[in-house]
Amino acid sequence: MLEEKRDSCECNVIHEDIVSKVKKNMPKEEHLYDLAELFKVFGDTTRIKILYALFASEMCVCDIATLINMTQSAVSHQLRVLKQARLVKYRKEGKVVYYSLDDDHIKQIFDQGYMHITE
Amino acid sequence: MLEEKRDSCECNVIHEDIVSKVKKNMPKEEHLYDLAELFKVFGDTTRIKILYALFASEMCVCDIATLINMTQSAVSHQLRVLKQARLVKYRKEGKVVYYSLDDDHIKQIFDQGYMHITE
DNA sequence: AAGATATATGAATACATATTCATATGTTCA
DNA sequence: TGAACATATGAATATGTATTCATATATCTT
Repeated sequence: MLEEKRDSCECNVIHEDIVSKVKKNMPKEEHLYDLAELFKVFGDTTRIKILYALFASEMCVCDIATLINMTQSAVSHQLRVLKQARLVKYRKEGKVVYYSLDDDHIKQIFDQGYMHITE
Repeated sequence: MLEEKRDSCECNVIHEDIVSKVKKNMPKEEHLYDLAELFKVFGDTTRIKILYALFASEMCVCDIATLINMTQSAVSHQLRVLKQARLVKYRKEGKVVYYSLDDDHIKQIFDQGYMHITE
């Protein structure tokens, strides 16, 4: 069984006790994947800007595009990503679509991240 | 001046008052960029796994590679990314390099993110 | 119904990046 | 000094993705 581990990491296990102990406390593979997917959504300047804009106020696509100086199309594509990640919701009023935040954790996540980059 | 805005967003400003008010409260462009860069680091399953492993214990490269079942090379590349983002630090003991967390915010950011994906 | 407007979306392009492979570096030990 | 081992790293490849462009959809107005 050590051999197969060697195949995957190409080195010897130095501390087998630690590895097996840490392994028990790791979250499910599926959750780790989902978490990475969530942060991937935050990992784009355009989407960060959109979310910060929505912290302040509900806005329509056109407002957002103007605010962050991007094309309507680019913003619309990114809003779709945010929507799929359940981070924003929308309501339609005639031909205008208003987007707003749909999650309470975002602000706290951003605040923590902000502390890291500014400290 | 409205014309140039039309050029960039390809639509009319619906609510100019809101846009200008929100604009005032937006963080600096530079900070938004840095924040996106930080979350980009979190937006990868391999790096998420490494960081979760380090929540539990300081580990050497080989331990980490074994634990998450990746090659030593792949792990080493990703540790460099984490190091550049000031998220991990290391100490050398002979030829073995031990990595550990170098930031207090990560755990809280992950906890918040975890709440989002599991709720 | 026709034109104007707000938004959405598919396809193409350009760019970023994760992993692999080969190899380099640095350290220990005999 | 030389072999063995832990880690780092450059280059290549493969894959993902953000923006643009053209166009579709939906709604309002006249």
